[in-house]
Amino acid sequence: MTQPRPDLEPTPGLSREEMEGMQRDIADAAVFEDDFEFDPAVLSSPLESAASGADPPTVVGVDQSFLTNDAGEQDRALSAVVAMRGGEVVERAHAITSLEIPYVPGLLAFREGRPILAALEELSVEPDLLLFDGSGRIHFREAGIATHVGVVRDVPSIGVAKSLLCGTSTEDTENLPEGSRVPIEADSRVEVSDGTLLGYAVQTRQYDSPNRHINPLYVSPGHRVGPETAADVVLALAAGYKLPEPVRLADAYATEAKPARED
DNA sequence: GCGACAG
DNA sequence: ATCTTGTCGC
Repeated sequence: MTQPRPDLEPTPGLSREEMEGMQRDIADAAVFEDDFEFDPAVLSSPLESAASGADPPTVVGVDQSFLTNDAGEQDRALSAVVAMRGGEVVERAHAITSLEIPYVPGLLAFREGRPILAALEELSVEPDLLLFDGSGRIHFREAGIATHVGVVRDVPSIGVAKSLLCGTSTEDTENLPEGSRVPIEADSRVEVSDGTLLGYAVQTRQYDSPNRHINPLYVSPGHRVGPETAADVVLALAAGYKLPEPVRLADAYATEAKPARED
């Protein structure tokens, strides 16, 4: 049985070696297969579930925006979380923390993890599933931000990235039909056997036109969710837009919650 | 040395 | 991520 790992919280002030070492511990503690109570099928048809009596899970979308100081430099991160149940927003919260390190591919959790954990603390509802804007297992050390936060809080989580950090797709992902998925496997850049299934390129939306197309999302397990279920959930939560609804709304709230500038 | 690199 | 005009297509 897994449990929260506050000892693995992304702490500021660590050396690169220490951060990478902590990520290997995160990967060891992570569960890349289904391990949750709720019924994922309920996500696609909230109305039917209400009729059948099954209570829909609380899914929380997480996204960040950044604030600049008077000198015009990014000095704070704002994390916004939007909780949904049965297709409805039930609560929103946000938190702002200072930025300690610059953006470095592979170390995103150490830059944005603190405001995310703080925003989740502000939430009064208990999340059954967390959806992040970034990778989960699709990461050099299999410890993307979705995996990191999921393990620290021991909450099932999924990573939803708009571009691929590492790994290779099994086949071409250009102009995939809506609703389809293509496996993303580990390559030499990932610290795991080549060919390991890390996640899926998922096409939540696509144009009909022959001369224009939409790129897929790169979905991977964060914690306690397998790759197939992760893709199923993202497709079920996409409501006419590329991003699954909880993340799309968190994205909008991250901008909306920015304090007005003082002039 | 060169290339690759979530947000 | 963020800064930003126009432009293509439904």
